[in-house]
Amino acid sequence: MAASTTPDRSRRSERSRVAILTATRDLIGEVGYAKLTIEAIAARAGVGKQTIYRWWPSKGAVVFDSLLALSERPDGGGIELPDTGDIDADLKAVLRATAAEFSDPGFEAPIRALNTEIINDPELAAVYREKMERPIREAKLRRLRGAREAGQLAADADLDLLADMLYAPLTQRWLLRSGPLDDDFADALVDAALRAFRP
Amino acid sequence: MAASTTPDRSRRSERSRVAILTATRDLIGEVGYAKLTIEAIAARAGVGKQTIYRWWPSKGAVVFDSLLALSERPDGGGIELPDTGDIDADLKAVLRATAAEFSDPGFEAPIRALNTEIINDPELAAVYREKMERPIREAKLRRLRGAREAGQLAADADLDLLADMLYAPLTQRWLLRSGPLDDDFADALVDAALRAFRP
Amino acid sequence: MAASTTPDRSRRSERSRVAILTATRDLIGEVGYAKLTIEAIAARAGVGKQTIYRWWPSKGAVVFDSLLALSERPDGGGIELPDTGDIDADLKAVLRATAAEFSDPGFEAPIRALNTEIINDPELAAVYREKMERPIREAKLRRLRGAREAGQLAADADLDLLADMLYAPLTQRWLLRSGPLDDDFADALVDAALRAFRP
Amino acid sequence: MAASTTPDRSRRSERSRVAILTATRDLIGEVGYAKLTIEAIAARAGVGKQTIYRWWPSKGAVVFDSLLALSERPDGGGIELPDTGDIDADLKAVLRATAAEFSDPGFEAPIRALNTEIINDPELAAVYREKMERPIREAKLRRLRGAREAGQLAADADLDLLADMLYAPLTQRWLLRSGPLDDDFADALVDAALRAFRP
DNA sequence: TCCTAACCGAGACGGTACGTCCAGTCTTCGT
DNA sequence: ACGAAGACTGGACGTACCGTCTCGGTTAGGA
Repeated sequence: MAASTTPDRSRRSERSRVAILTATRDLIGEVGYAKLTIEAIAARAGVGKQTIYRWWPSKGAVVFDSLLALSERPDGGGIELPDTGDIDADLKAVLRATAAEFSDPGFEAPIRALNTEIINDPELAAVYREKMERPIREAKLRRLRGAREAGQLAADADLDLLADMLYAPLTQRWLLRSGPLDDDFADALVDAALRAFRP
Repeated sequence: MAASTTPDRSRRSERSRVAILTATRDLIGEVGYAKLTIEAIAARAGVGKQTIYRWWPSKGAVVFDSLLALSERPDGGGIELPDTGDIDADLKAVLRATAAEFSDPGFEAPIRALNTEIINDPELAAVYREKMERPIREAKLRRLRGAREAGQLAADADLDLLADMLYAPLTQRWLLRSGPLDDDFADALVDAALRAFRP
Repeated sequence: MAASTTPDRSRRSERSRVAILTATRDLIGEVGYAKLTIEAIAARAGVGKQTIYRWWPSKGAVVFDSLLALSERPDGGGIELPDTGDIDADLKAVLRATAAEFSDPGFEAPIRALNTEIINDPELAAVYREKMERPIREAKLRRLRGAREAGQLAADADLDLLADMLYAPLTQRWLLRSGPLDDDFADALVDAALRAFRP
Repeated sequence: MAASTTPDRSRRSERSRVAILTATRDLIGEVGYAKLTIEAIAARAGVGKQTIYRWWPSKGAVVFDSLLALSERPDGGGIELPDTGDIDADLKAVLRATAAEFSDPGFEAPIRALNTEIINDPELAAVYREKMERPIREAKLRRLRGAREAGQLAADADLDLLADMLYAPLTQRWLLRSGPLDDDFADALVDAALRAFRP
């Protein structure tokens, strides 16, 4: 998985791997990321500590993998944003949904945990961008590119920048709890961002 | 200060308080936030551990106060953004400076440490917003209000939103290391944001 | 008192002295000697810690004084053993009473505490012998001398040794809990000891 | 050993056990029992504190085991008192030797430490009696029984009581430092005790 | 089919830091 | 000015985890 190095993967016990990842996710929800310990994960998973240290280089890597497993599409299909042809409505729907997800207590703890790891561990951050952020970002860019081609955005619009201006304020507000994540905020954000890049 | 609760402040030793804050700041720079320990702070400050536990509720609170002391203006004066009359040039200068500050290795470690704390501790986050973010944000809003009054921004521009769209992408990119923090990025950001709110 | 050195006794607060001694005795009974702390004594006595440190050199000295106060005769009179003329009966009565006192839970804890101090602190041991043991020992010797003069003991009987042989086995058995402290034991002890020193 | 409880002894490191016991004995000699700390023992033994807490319930238990190790006969043979056929001379020799041992500075500190523990900890006292005192006491009783069978003591002599009357005064005097432990005292003790139990 | 090497659960190990308690000293404040 | 109150430095406490290291037991492949 993701951040793990690989000493003869063939003998690895799938049973243990899954138990560890599940225990990790459960414990983050129960005691929070700050109080998560390798020892507790091992105990909960019914696994020796060494089995964790054998396959993951750090607590952060275990946490990361446990959340990665969550976000992976079992059907192998990619992520796709809705496309009704109306970029304004589509983006508002997506941002409202994202805001709602941030408020879901089942997601909040793990995602904060993940961010804590990523902020302080550049290596993990790279894996995160590659495995978790990129698929989502590419879906966003695909949708925006479609809008640009349909003439709803300026022909020379910097779509990367547009994506940043749409999502960063939302994420920031959630991370620092600096304001409410309601529909009005999502809508205003979309309106302003599209205004900046309209044809 | 700030995050400390207050059991009869009058008897408190100013000497110890300053030594603790200084030691904390030094140690974050030397060993990083993750390896910062209360014991090391106490030893470096020449202080009993109890003196730290007496006045701060958590390691995060100490770290916070130590950084707060850094950001406080000793002259009591407020923070002010440059105002040449040209909002576009002024904002580009400020965002370029902010980007440069993020890249300064002397600032990077402490600010990442601070963010780690804030993400996971709502109480600390509230104090942070009040003591550290608010003065800066108000300075930004003052400058933007000036521009709006000068007719450089739409009369109905939502300045709060504008501020978010200017700064959040910068902060986000730095926090997650998702791209370079160069002048081009700062300039593009200002251009796009102003485009969204021009008269 | 006793083990205390004497910095200008005249100014000393009798009120505090008594409160400290009382608190000490109470606490030994409540939490045991091992868990007795100066801080607890000061708090219970409503006294600053300094007031204790000013007048006593060690915790042992406070404990000692607190118990000394217990054993002192307020009327100033000396201790006297019963004298019915029958040395055998008198000694048996005294040893039975001593054994009973050792079994009294109200006495047991403090006396064990006292012994613990004395065993490890020669200075305290000297004060103990002088202030607490001597009066009792002299009473014993007086009674034995009477018996010797009455011809109930050998004329050349070593009364010090006799006293030791009477009391040491009792004390020892109590201290190490090596056997029951019943009347039979007391009686057998007296019988044997008197046998060794009869005329 | 002795005072230790037993969580799966099989995995226990003999190396650490011995190092801890040795360090304890050394430190009692160097800094005294009162200033003996678990932390110092661990450091001296090159051992984690947890390894001590894992196998011993209290500081007293460690001290106890460390002294028990001292007193154990590696050859597995029992202790035997000298038997020249002359009970008077034999006892005097043994009591003189005991007195000398009490005066040996190398023994004094540990044995006082041991007594301090035993006085205040009934559980430890029981183990002490079983493991350390009983073998010695039985050797004494064997020798006395021999003397009784040889007609040197009364046929109905209470040998337990005799043993107490021989040793308790000696131990008492040493513990409380209430008098010199010289040969004269030993001899007088034997003379008086035997007088009480002669045929 | 058996051998053997890697994996496994378990948990002891040497350590580091925790947060608490108390010792003994020093400082402040109210009476 | 004295003494209660209590903050101070210092250091040990007993606990929690770290990451490493055996220990037997199990399991999967190659001989």
